[in-house]
Amino acid sequence: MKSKTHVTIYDLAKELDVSPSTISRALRGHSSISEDKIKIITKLAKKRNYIPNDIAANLRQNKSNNIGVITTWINRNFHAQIISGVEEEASSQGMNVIILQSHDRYKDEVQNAQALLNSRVSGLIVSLAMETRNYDHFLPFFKNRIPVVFADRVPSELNSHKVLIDNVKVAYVATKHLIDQGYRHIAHLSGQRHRENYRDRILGYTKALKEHGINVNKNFIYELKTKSGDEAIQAIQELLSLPIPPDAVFCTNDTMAVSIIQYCKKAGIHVPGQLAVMGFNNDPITTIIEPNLTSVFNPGFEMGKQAAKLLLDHNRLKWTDKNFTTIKLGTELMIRESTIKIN
Amino acid sequence: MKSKTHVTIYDLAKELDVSPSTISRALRGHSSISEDKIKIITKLAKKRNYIPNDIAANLRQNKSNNIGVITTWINRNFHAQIISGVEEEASSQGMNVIILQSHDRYKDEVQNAQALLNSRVSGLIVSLAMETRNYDHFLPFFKNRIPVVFADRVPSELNSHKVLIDNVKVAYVATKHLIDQGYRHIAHLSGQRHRENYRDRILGYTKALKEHGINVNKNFIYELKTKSGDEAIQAIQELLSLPIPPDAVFCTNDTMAVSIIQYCKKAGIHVPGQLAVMGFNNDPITTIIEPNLTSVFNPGFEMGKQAAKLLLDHNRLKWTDKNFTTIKLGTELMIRESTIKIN
DNA sequence: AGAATAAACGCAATCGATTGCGTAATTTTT
DNA sequence: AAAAATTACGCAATCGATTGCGTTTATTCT
Repeated sequence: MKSKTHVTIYDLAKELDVSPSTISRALRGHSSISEDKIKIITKLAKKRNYIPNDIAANLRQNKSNNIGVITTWINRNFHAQIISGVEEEASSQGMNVIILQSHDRYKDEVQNAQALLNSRVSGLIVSLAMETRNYDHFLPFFKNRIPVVFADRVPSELNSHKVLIDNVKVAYVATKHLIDQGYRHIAHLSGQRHRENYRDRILGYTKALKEHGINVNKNFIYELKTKSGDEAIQAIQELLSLPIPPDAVFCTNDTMAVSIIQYCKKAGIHVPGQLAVMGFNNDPITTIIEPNLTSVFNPGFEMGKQAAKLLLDHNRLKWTDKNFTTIKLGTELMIRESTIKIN
Repeated sequence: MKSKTHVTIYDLAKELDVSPSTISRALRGHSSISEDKIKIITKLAKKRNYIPNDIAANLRQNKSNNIGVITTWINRNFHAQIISGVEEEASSQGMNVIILQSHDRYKDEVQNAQALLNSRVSGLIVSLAMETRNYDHFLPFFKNRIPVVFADRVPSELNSHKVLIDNVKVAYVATKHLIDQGYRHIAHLSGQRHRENYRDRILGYTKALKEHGINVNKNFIYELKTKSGDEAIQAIQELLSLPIPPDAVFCTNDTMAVSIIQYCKKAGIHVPGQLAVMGFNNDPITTIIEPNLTSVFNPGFEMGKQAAKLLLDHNRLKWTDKNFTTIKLGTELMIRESTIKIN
């Protein structure tokens, strides 16, 4: 017995003595095939365990039913939320999601883009790596009319679809909250300034300070590479040993904020008594740490969903290349104990 | 100007007046092509922005360079760890990862399997949905010699590759720890028993009790559907209102354990004084909640990595269908404050 | 009834790369 | 120098589904 390969439409065609075209059309419910034949054909297809070969169909149609996602780290809560949203929207529209991680490295991001290009994804969703400063690896997508949607980590230098939050505004609101609580020496642990997100947050932060007559102390702004807890602890130690230490710190993610609170506990520094701590993203840990962490709700899941929707719309409606959309999603300041001034 | 489609090997062949075969071979560094031509061809390919079409290559070779992953929820830490591991190993071997979520629903899992079958993934990694009791949707993979590796949530009823932990043993160790600390009324919040993981953990739990002369109280075992924090709080409330309430609870994930601790704090129940709480997975939240949560380190990342490795090995080495491997990964009991008996 | 229209398919090219087999040119062997 | 062995390619089929166009048969119209 020869080990047979997969059953194809040709096999079905031969068995029913019709043409492969008819099989193909019948299985897709084409109107030019009689109800009668459709029933017979679908029945046989089931009986023979026919599995449609998407690869062949995709080749013929010059497209694929996968969309690519390049994220930084799948296992970080905020990014997992984005991916989850993308997957949900995509699969509801019959699309599969291919996920690659850049680990915040430029080199990996370029390589990922290459791989997704070769696999002919019908669209790309990207959250930029921290390192990335050059965007040429996305150009082939534009040239080949493959829509690219940037989510959260977007490039200000590139004209494309984008889904993000108003980082300037929300950083302003967050900082203002600290000021309103009476804090005057507010530090900011940010990401590297070339990444728009962090530049904007720094902007919002400085804007709030200036508006309230607080002069901006450059030594109070840290541009961190990994934004890890360890990096944050290192930073806060330096800050607290300054002649005039901060009485509040605005962290650009919750991991850093939580690490700082934990450090403070060990060091006997009272939060928020001696140091108010504000996070970002509103990870689940914000309501677990004590004191509960004030943070900014960052709608990752919705962001992923919207990005996927934008992508799929782009393809369905065959938008022109110049018709780029930017979606700004709402955020919310989640005020909790870690920033409430105690009298 | 006609809008051109992608550049193909035929275009390159025409321009250099050689055959497409030569282009194909040259670009893959085939030994039968002269160094000279290889250089010329790769140079032109770069110049013309040639993008290899993986779809065409895959069709010809009857395979794809993606592996499929069916997980329950991407945005749950443990599962995100698995996926992250899969992605890292896969992409290091030039493979892409297609991810679909079942949301713990049988129906979605079947649908996902179908989609991945059609897209001709070269392998499948699955973490079973809680609901799943029937495994026929995986049969087509076996029939078509597509390797399936189950990770963490494995089916005892099916013979296949598996990567998991020793749930019986680790549940035994965890329960024994509680007993050793002096707790005698130990409840267990588990998942549904038909899922092997949870059945095994219940087994380990009861084994430890019996071995120490503690009789097993069926009312102390909850088989929860979603294993959410809310479900856990509901359960602990019932348990604590029993005539003889538990003095310890072993939760099958950390989310439940943390919710219970938070509930206890509000209700004025001292942990571990009045109720010891043990979690599972060793999520980051274990070291954030106070008291810190005793838990079981569950090597998700490594699990994903091993699963991917197994899959790729299977394909590379062309194993027979009967040559199934089961990998059991080590775990570790992470003892923290939430279970330390106070005298 | 003859013509026009619609319904229900079949033919064959096509998508882009891969590959077994064949061949001409060049080099090595005896 | 003739034979054998390499080297360096080309030819054409192939993977499996899709689709524009053409054809046959059945139905409707006048």
